[in-house]
Amino acid sequence: MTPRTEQQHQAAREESQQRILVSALALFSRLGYERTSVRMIASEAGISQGLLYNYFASKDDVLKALFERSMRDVLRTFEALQGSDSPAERLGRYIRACFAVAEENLEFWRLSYGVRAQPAVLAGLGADFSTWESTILDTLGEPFRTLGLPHPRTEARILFALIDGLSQQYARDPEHFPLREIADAVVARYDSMPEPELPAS
Amino acid sequence: MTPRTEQQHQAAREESQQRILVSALALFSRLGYERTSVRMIASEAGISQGLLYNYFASKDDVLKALFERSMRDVLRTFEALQGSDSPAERLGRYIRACFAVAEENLEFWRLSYGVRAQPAVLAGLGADFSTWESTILDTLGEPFRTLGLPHPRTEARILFALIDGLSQQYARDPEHFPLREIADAVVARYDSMPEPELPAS
Amino acid sequence: MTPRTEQQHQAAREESQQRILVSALALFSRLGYERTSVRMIASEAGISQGLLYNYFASKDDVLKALFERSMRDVLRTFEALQGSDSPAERLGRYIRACFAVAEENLEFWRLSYGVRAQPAVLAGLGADFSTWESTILDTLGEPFRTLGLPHPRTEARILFALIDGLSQQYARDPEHFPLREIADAVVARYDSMPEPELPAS
Amino acid sequence: MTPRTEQQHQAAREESQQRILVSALALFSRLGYERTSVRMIASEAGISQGLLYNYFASKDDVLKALFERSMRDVLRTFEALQGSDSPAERLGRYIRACFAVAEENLEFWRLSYGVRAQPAVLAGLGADFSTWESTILDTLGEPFRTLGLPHPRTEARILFALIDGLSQQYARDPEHFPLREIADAVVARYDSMPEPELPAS
DNA sequence: AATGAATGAGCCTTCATTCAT
DNA sequence: GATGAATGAAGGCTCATTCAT
Repeated sequence: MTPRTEQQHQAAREESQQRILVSALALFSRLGYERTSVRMIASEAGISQGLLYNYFASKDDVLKALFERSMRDVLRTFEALQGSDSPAERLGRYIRACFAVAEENLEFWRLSYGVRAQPAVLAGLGADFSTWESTILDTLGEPFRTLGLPHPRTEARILFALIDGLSQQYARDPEHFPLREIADAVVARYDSMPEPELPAS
Repeated sequence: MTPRTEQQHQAAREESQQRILVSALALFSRLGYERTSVRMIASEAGISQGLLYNYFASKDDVLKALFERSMRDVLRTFEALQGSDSPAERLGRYIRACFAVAEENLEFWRLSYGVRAQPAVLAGLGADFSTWESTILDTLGEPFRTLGLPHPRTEARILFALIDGLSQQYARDPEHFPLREIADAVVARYDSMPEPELPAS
Repeated sequence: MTPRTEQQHQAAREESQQRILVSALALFSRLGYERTSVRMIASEAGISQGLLYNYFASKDDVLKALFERSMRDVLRTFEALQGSDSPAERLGRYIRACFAVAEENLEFWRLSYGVRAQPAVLAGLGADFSTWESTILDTLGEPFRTLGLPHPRTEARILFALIDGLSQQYARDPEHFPLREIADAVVARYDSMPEPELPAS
Repeated sequence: MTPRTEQQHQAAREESQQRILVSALALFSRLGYERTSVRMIASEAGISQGLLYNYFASKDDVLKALFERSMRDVLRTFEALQGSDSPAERLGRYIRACFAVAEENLEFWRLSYGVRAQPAVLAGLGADFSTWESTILDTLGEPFRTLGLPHPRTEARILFALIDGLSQQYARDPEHFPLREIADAVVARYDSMPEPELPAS
């Protein structure tokens, strides 16, 4: 009765949806959300404009889907890193993971830097983004808490800011940014950290 | 039939131009460049839409002017800070200056975060932005070079990223961000820095 | 390999076609022709969008079919009412029939009010609608002609307009419109009509 | 200081706004609200699409303006007709006024027939339309009330329906509809009305 | 210098219709 | 007969920019 099997349909849908997401991410990341038109996305994906709306309710919805997917991926990565080793080791792993994630999701990262600066766009994404950020902040801060540092949240903030700033530099010019070396330097700095004598806020 | 002296004319021009820049900055920073219309800027500045084009060739040109003005201001601030005291003292002064500048130019800072992430927009600003960034990076790195640290450029990069990341956090929620305390913590951290044993990249 | 008999096929066709017409009428009448999408019709009918085009050449064609069906029904109703009794009795029967038809075909009636006002749409229906209206007008006027009233066509026009206007009021708010009483009042008015002394145009 | 006088601006605005309203009315009335595009209106008015939005917030707003203007005009006409003469005379005047108004505002009348049938469009007009209709109904019913007829509201309804139905016939084919004669016939019918023996609902 | 009416390209979105299966 | 993914032409609307005055 179904002239195309459900599987075929599923595959076609999957294919189109992916093409849209990939194209949208590339364009959003390169031109910014606002300067990317739906026409461009469709054209880049090799589909018609109209088809995009079979899969996403709006341009905004595409952005949302992109964020959801990437945020989920990142959280999974961090979850997988948790372990029962020493806090210092965990911290090092987290730091390296941040840089690795930035490297692998370069386009999304770039996009998110652009979006973060626009409260209006952010609001359209739902409340999830800040939740996500908090989760990462908590994860990053956990070793500090476990170590018993006096101001773990501030420590986490500083570390997060450092990684964030470096990732942005990387994102803006990946070719010339020595990501690995910088990562090593950061890890080393926190590694050599004398236990609780850190100057704290 | 010459209703104004040349001086009055000049003053009026200055006045209008300034109003435009102030309004544009406020709006760009709050809504983002793309979501701010020329109509809004003119209305906020209390002038007609058409007049804006007497002073600026385009909306893009307003952005450019804003960047030029702010970048110039920041560079001046840093120039004024140079002195013949110890590198460590200079470093501290620079760090504090960065935070102070972020605090005083909050709106511009916010705007620049949004714009920086968009290569396409950045390109439209002329090559000046990266020059400006390099200059700051150099200034920030000078104490490290003077101190003879093994990798002064990497050190500068890390410090810059740290300050940048923290400034962004501040920019996104100035009310709840303890800017002064964080500044103190950063300065302290670099102050207590044992001379050349820093783990380097 | 012929999974269905020709009869079953035929039945399935009838079934689908009817479902489409029923759904389309309901939606057209509630939302108007233009605000009803083919997708809605198909969804309401429980079929796929594509299938609709197996039965109807276009959305417009659905409207046409609806009109044809309903106009035919109404004409049949009126034909069945003709008889050899007195003109006055026939007139009463016709009047009541008009209201009854409006009541039974409420949805179609509503739709037709919307369409009638749009010459462009009317034209697309073929020339049938005005023919149909003329036929009804003739039927309604026949008792006046038989009675020998001086201006039977004008009389018919007036009666038709009256019924039409009342039907519209009814169609717009069926719950609060006392259709039966109004019908009685109209019939009574024409019943008590002294034979040929009517003030005529 | 104002390079064009306020008067000149006012005149230009007036001119453009009027052109838009005139064109919109003509098109809405001929093609229906939905089938008329903003592009068409602008083109017919000899202006650009964008300009329309300097004067009206939306296509819907144009419709609203059209309705407000016409409804106001009609109410004024009726107000001007009130007088202290006999109820029968007033009734005659009202009836004639209805037809005259329909004749003069033919396009608006056609439009309103189309719109009335679409609750969705009607709703967008605000609650004013039904108020307006009620007002007319009341005005039309007043002579019946003054005369002491048993069911003045039903009488008004019937009269209103009659006029409405006739006006629609006229609106659909003004060339071939003998408006004056029909008006005479209707007035005559109500004139010869024996005081309170009317069959009432 | 200053105004604001006017333009027109482009934006996001909808939808009737087609077509491979 | 039946499906639903895919198309592309509009649709309403916004906005940077121009221009007569």
